[in-house]
Amino acid sequence: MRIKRDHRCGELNKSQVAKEVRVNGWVNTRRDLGGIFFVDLRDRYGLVQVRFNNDLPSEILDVVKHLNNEDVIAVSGTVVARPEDSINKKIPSGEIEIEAKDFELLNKAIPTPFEITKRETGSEDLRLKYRYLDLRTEELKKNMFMRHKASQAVRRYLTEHDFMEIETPVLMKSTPEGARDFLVPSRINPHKFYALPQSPQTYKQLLMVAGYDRYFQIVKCFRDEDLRADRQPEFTQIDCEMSFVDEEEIRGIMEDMIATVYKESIGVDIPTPLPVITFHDAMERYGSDKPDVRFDLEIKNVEDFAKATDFSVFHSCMENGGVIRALPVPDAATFSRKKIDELTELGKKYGAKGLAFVKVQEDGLQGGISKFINDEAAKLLLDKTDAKAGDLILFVADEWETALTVLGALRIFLAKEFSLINKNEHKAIWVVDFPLFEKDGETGRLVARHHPFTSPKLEDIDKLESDPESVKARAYDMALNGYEIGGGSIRIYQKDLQQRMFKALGIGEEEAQEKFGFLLGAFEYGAPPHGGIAFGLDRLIMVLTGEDSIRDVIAFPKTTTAQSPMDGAPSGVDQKQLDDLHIELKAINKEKN
RNA sequence: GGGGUAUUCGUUCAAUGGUAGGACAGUGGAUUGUCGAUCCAUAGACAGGAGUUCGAUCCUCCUAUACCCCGCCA
Repeated sequence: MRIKRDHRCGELNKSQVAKEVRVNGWVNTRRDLGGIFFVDLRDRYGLVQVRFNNDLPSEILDVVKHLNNEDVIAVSGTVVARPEDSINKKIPSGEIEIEAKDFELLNKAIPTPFEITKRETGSEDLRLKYRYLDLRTEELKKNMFMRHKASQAVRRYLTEHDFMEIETPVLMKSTPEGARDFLVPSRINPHKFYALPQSPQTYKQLLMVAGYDRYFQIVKCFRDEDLRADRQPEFTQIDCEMSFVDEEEIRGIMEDMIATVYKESIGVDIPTPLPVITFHDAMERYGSDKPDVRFDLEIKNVEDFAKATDFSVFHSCMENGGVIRALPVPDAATFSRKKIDELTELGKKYGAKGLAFVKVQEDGLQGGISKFINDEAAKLLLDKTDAKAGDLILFVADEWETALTVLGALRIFLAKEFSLINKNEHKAIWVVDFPLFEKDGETGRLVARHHPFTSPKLEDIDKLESDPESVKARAYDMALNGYEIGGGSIRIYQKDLQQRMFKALGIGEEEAQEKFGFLLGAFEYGAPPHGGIAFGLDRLIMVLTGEDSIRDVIAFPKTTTAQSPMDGAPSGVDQKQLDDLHIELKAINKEKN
């Protein structure tokens, strides 16, 4: 290239008027007025208008006249102030333009499959196939830059607080607890596999044993599970671990880190300390273990009312150990039957058997289950829910977690429906006192709600064998705008307690030794009390930038079918590669019906 | 594993049981202050398969792909 840039397009302004500059970039748009030709030239830093006059040599004009969007060009010329009435206030360089003196076409571009300058064109599928073009857009450039700034803020904050960044292996031992592992066959060790880490959990604990008392890593993790708008098979965590700490200290440091990230990337203040809510209260009030606390719309316990009604569904539910909860919805008594059916359908997706409702009118309760409600019950209901005329009250009768989850989902849905969420508001909250265990839906076995290294609350340790389901964990999650963006715990650091934990999970001594012997062994050599946390960086950036999809903050994401339309991953491999790995492929059993 | 939605020029949106239309992008031309320039001209599409029908882009079924959700995500 003959004309090498000495300035960046987006950084030119009035102070450079009369200066000779050379710029390189992409043709964003062009406007041919016959005797005068404009190009909006784009680079990473922004746009600048270049003016080509028709007194330029014809060999230059001939090429300029046929420029296309996304051609890569080099221009040398003079920065000139624009005429007063031609100032473009939409771009930072709008007060000036470059009067071209010399020009070089660096590379032609064929017509793009969608228009870079128009976000509304092109399906996401298509944009993913041409991700390198999508990344040229203002929106993705902004997101990538936010991500960079947030990562830098994290590194700087943690470094200032004496955390050491240490890399842990990506090829590790498979320990199939919870999420499915991605497996990597070993060529040198036939029939053996590595797993990609779901998290560097065991390594960071071993680093604590090694005495590196404050560790962090911004690290890729992998989980072979189904995808979602906020879930990718490979994702980045801000992984931290500390020794000689308790929950309060970890939460204090980490909430300040998140506040710092917010301040440095989008300039928003997150007041700390963050509110803390127990898992039980979060469920009871918001129907979620990651509550969005930017709006009220709280769930109420209405069992006294339910007992006073003649509604048999309520009575039989409670007799079978179920609960009755209500969600009063202000000003929703005007909802049509169709609308309420829609809410019922939503509830059913979350496991509700049905959705009961009443409408509060000036002259009493109407519609839905109102005919089962006597005056006494009605009073109990209105007292409990603070409902007033014009409100709608929704009821779910079910098992505790189901009833609340359903109402929590309805709460979110209705908040969006009534535009109760201010997109510019950001609210974070700690959720604590999680149960240590939960029942696996399929097998009925106890599994760790967080992970098997989480310490039980000290006062609950005695119940580990006798009443495990009542044991609470020394765990904490951070919820931000209704997303779980981080979670951690104080870990078990004593061998015997860890062994009791494995036993409670139904992991036999031999199996525990085989899978986690290295960790148990390490605990015998002076393991300090320790705990930590991991934040989902992608999700954090998604919430920070206000995007609805995690794909919009990842440079090269996968589709929900875990594929990359751009490079075609995953793909088949040569027989030779399989032979090296001692792998034989089984036929795919495509069952029908 | 299950449910939902979608699939029409390169892109985006429309219409239609009988000849598929506009906008942007493309191509050619006009145009000296535009800035998502404008004007004129031009080329360009019914995801695949089966069925119903005299005739299907439209109706039915299947397949594929994408997205959203449930399950799953220690």
